[in-house]
Amino acid sequence: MTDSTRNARRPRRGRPGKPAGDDGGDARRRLLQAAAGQFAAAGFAGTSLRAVARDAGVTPAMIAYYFGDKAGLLEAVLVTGLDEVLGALEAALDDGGGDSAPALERFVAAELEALTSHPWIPRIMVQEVLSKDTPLRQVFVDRFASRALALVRPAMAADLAAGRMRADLDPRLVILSVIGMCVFPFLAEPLLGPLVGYRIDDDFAGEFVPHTLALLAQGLGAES
Amino acid sequence: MTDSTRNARRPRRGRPGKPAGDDGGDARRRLLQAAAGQFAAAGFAGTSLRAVARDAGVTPAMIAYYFGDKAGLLEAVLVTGLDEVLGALEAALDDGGGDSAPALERFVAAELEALTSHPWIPRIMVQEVLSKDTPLRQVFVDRFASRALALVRPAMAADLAAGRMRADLDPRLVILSVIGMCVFPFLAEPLLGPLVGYRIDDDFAGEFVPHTLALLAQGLGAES
DNA sequence: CTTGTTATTAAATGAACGATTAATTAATAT
DNA sequence: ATATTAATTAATCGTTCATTTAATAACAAG
Repeated sequence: MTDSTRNARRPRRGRPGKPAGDDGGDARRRLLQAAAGQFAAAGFAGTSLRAVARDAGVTPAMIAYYFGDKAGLLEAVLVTGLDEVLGALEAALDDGGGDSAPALERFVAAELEALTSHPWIPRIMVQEVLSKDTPLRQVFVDRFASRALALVRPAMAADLAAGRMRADLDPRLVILSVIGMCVFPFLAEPLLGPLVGYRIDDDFAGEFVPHTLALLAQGLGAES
Repeated sequence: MTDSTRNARRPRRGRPGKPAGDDGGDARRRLLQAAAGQFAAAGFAGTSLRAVARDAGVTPAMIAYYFGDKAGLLEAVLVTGLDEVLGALEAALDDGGGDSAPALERFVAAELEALTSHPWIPRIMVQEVLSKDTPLRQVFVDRFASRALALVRPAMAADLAAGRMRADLDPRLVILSVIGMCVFPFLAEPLLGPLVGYRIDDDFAGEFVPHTLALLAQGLGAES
């Protein structure tokens, strides 16, 4: 068994030295991808750099080379993903100022669609940013939350001023409820997906966005 | 500094042997309490048994004595808490069958109130039961989820039959949205509590239950 | 053809962790 | 009295982990 361990199990792990030719800079991307999956599934403490490196087909030392240490790897994973989501949000809310749907609706739809492409973001957020007081929090606030809020707040105020939204609810708690509705299916999918009957694939937003908007617009009650 | 470390820092850690008199069985309870807090804050992998034991004022060996191993400790923590929540839910929905509020409203109110007393339950659930495929899942399903569903399902059906709930929404997704709305504030409190302005104390349910029921009843829209 | 830079591996190091064991004391039953 | 059981500590074992160091190979520039 000792010999087969040393043999060519995974192809791209051999003698040291720069690899030849075409795959330059690819290891870094593979590391980010592997780390996103493992951090989301097992959490920061539960993820071993050995496993991430093995998954990416390189040595743990490469993590130190590209990201410094474990915390740097997590930060790179999160920043990369959040930047992509933020870009999608900006694109969705800046669609020329034409007379389209209420702003909060457009925001919810854009958020659900963006998260569908990055379903690991809510899990990492809950496990490593929401609960614990790490340096990552400041990164998240500066890099994402403050900018996203700057997008939503005026939009929501416009809805309210235009009479498209009831005024008797506490706006702080509304934000809490809406985010919870949007994010929870991503957190619970591994258990509730098979149980309740849904899957987070490319079609997920297509069925969940209309449902969420309908629920938000009128609530559960029989029509008043 | 070596001497002060050995000295009586925490009172109840000295020579081995059964402690005298009145505090029998107390160590077990203190271990459960310390573990609940640490598992919720740092996750299973991120929690060290040494730290839990230190927090409870005993030696790590006591965890093996009472709970076998780390997984047994987590299971005991979760089962203890879930049993208490389930008891509260049963009490709230079995209130004699009198003509009270719609069943889903009573369920949401009871759940929010019960979770307020055990705010660490949603965090442990998300980190250790929802995402990962551990043996704990079966425990959760058998011990809690199936029994809670048995409470809600007939209640919800009654609401629907009595015309107290609109029929054009996908009931699978409704469950998802409602649970998310209820649970998310507990997950996000460490970050969003200071930011948005709320705290999970004894009064939390008092302000969040009416908000949630109002939102569920009519939605966000200006009255239709 | 040499020199420096970039990308990679293998191996070593030291810390932290979960678990186990043996010793020790109090309470309880015989 | 004496033996047994329950509850606790101290000490330690083997493992796993993140990180560091040194060596190595490809490539680019002079």
